[in-house]
Amino acid sequence: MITIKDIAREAGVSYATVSRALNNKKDVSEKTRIKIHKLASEMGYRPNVIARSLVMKRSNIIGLILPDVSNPFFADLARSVSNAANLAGFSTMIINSGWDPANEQQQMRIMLEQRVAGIIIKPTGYYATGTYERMGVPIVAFWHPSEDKATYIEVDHKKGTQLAVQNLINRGFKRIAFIGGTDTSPANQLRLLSFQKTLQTNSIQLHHHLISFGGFNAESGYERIKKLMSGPNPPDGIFCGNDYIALGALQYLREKNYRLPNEVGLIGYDDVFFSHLPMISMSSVRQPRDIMGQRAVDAMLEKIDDEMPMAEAKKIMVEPELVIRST
Amino acid sequence: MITIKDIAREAGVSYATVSRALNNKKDVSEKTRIKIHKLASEMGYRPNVIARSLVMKRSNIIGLILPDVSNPFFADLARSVSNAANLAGFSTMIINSGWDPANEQQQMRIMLEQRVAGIIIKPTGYYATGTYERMGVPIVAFWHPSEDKATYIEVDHKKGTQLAVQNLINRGFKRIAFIGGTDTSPANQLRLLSFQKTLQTNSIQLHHHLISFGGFNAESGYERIKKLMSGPNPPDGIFCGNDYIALGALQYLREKNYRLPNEVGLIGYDDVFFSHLPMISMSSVRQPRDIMGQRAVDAMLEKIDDEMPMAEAKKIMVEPELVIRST
DNA sequence: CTGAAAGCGCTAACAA
DNA sequence: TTGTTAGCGCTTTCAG
Repeated sequence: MITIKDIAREAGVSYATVSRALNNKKDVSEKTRIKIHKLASEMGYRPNVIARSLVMKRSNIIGLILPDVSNPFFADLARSVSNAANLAGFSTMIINSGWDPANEQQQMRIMLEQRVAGIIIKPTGYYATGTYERMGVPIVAFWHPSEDKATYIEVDHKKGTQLAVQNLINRGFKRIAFIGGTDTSPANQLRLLSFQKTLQTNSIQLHHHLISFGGFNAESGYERIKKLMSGPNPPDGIFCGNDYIALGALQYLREKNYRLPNEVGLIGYDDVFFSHLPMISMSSVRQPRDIMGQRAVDAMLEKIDDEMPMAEAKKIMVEPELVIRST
Repeated sequence: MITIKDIAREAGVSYATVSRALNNKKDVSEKTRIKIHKLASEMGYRPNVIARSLVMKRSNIIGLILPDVSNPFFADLARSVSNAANLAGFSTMIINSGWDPANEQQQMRIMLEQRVAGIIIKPTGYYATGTYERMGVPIVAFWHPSEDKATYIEVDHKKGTQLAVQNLINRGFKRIAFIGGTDTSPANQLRLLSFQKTLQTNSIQLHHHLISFGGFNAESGYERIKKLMSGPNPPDGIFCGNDYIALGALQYLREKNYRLPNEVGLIGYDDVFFSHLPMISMSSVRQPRDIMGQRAVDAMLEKIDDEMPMAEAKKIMVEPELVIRST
């Protein structure tokens, strides 16, 4: 591997000059700058970013911690963060927490050892106030897990829910169900609130038996919709906590030959990959992963350049979008 | 940030001793070893892997270059590689090439600058012989793009195709179609060969009009199956180049109310995420991403430990598996 | 078993 | 504008 010293020797200058020339500092003559650059590329020089990082006390790697990159939602997020970071001259180190808070902490420690420039994280658990600050690196998180000082990227779930429920109401549905996710999920609670409010605003009666919580998966959606549809006073409009739940519901409705989207209205949440497959073609509230990733990187870059990156906690709101498809 | 020098001062030993103790070298007394470890954790010491990497002339990061991590197939691969690497004490740097060979080269250069311990790559283009060797780091690739000296993880597509086609034959189908992917894809060519051979072995007639190439996507599958089914002498068994093609075919067959799996037999390839969704439930030849990722990391670790990592090119064969589902 | 010291490749004062 | 020099935090000879 060839180093700046090799170039210096070849060019007959000191290696500090080479460093300056290569980094396009102002205090080098245009002549030597050109010469060094030419020489460097001729000799096939590749800077050693490790050495640079050691001096700078920071690498140009942004750490990204996600519960599971193979999950379609996070896969999209990973791509978007990774591409945005690359564009800004940063690399990304992606680690799966496996939905395990303990493992997540461990992974953060590993990233700290790598002296990452910052950490972008989708937290799996709640953190005690001050956890992020103690890390000593800029942190940007998706969703709001605590009162801790960090910058958060949030999706306006109130708005998203309102869009979906209003759409169901506009289409003429009267008995609208809320097939939610886990009851401990803050996002889920937010959506329920907005659900209730939207019904109220439209003077639509709220039926308590049509509200349920459960797993964020297809099986749970299937079972819950089955129970509702075969019970008394079944719903005609259905709002689900995510697309997996909606998928399970859709499966049941198709098995029983309900006619969608007219007889029954169904809307999922997230708009993940499979929702727009031709065979599924499901309406959903889209969480725009591309924008979320971009915003997270932007916020991170700002913090990195900042003198006091830990000082301020910002909340960045991203707007969801209702996507109506044939089902 | 606290360093080994801080610990050394606190412990009243030289910092070389601290380094030895922390790395559990044999030439430290058990007593000081314990003491240093205790002190280190008390003081909240986190090693600076950058400094270590600079001395070692290599980081503990394994680079992973994939066309697109948001593609379900590669998302699975990314997770499996990343987890396997973590278990071995390595971190992963994942970069998308975006299916662009030029960008891919650029990304490799960036990884070289990071002095990654090795690069695991799904190549997008063909490389001139020697490209990999010239990189100067261990390389493990998925699929075989050239005659270059590198270790390759390959899936036995001959076997996979044979499993699928034999299954269609055993189920009694006689006019079997090959709805392949791009005709330039080596894997696709391999599958066609095996397709022909399996028919021959079973004395099943090969119909040339039932063989086609095209895009690896649902639209292409839909169009091609439509043409075949509405033309003369339509197929009854269908083998597709990947699951997207099969999904398009499935959509057409369902629209036209063909009864699967008895009237028409359909088998896809890859067994990606959506194939086992309840609403799709499609048979497919599974490329085991978990095993592939694990094998890639194993091979990489072996090379990293090796003295002459570039010396030998190994081919590691992974067995695909036929997964039969309700469609 | 431990300490002293060199050096990994680079950046950034400080001098010249 | 350029050269000299001091580190960044760590591993690893080489002495002791």
